Amino acid sequence: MGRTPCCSKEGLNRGAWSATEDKILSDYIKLHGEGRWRNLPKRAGLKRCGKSCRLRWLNYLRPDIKRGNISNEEEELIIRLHRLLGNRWSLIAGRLPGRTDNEIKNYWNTNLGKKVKGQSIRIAYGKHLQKAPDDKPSVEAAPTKIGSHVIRTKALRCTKLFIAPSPPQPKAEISNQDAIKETAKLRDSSTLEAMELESLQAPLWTTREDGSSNSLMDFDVGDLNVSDLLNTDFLQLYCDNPLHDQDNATGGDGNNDKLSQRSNQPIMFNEAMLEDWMVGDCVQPNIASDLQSLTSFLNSEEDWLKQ
DNA sequence: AACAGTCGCAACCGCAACTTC
DNA sequence: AGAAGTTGCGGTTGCGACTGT
Repeated sequence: MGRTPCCSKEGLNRGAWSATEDKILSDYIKLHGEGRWRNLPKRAGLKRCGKSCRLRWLNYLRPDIKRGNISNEEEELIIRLHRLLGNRWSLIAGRLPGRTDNEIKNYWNTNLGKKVKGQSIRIAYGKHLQKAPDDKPSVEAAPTKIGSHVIRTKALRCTKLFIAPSPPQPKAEISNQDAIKETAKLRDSSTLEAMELESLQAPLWTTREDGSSNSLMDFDVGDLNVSDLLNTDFLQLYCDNPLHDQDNATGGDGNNDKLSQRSNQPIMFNEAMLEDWMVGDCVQPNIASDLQSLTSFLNSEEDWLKQ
């Protein structure tokens, strides 16, 4: 027995939404809140599929949607996020307050895609060419991949975080207490209060007798308020970073499968990444709504990737 | 003015992840 | 554990607006 479709298509409206339908939908959601999309149309008295209602609300009716043209700053951010994340529009949109994934996707497909593609070709062909070759499919295959660090992942839930397999450098060494304080900054205050402090008393760095380092800290991050800093997708980003996973260095698709297979695997950070996040300016509350912070964060990430 | 081609955006579709039972 | 139901995502399509001839 297959699953039932999300809605019966018989007798339902399709296509553009009328002002009346918009009003009914937003009134209903204001009253009852989002969610339960499947039953929403019936309850609200709309002849629409639940999916269609959800889409209309998320992409158009939500009160926090930002209208108007995409600014240069936003555009630059989209390009850089796309370089890091690929076509993960919802994640990219998550860093651009008020913008929807659909809007960014459309904007990319109609504007930025061509622009970035053109730039990539010029870079790939270097100074020897006075102009980029015609924009033909045969051209785009290999050259446009040069310099790309796109990590293809699926959003997964992050439940464990392991920090740093590499030994601490004397210069960069952080005391346990400092590390604890810094780690605490990664959590919002409310979560911090609820945190079991004992778990933070454990040594941050553990060193074997032969001098090699062991995993340093293993704590549940289920309650980590990642949206205030970096969300788990960024953790996954590193999890799938080609520099840390030679499998991925060969490129190509199939990373989704790999990620699925290791969805319960701990995510490995190295010291530099942790330090960047701890010490850098990017570690501050509400980063998601602060384009400048995000830009500076991306700068540091790109530098790190180039190393 | 009429037509064809192009562009941009909203909406749809299929799939997979996630949740519930 | 697994089937059924729900939600969210990304690719694609349809259509109106715009532009050039």
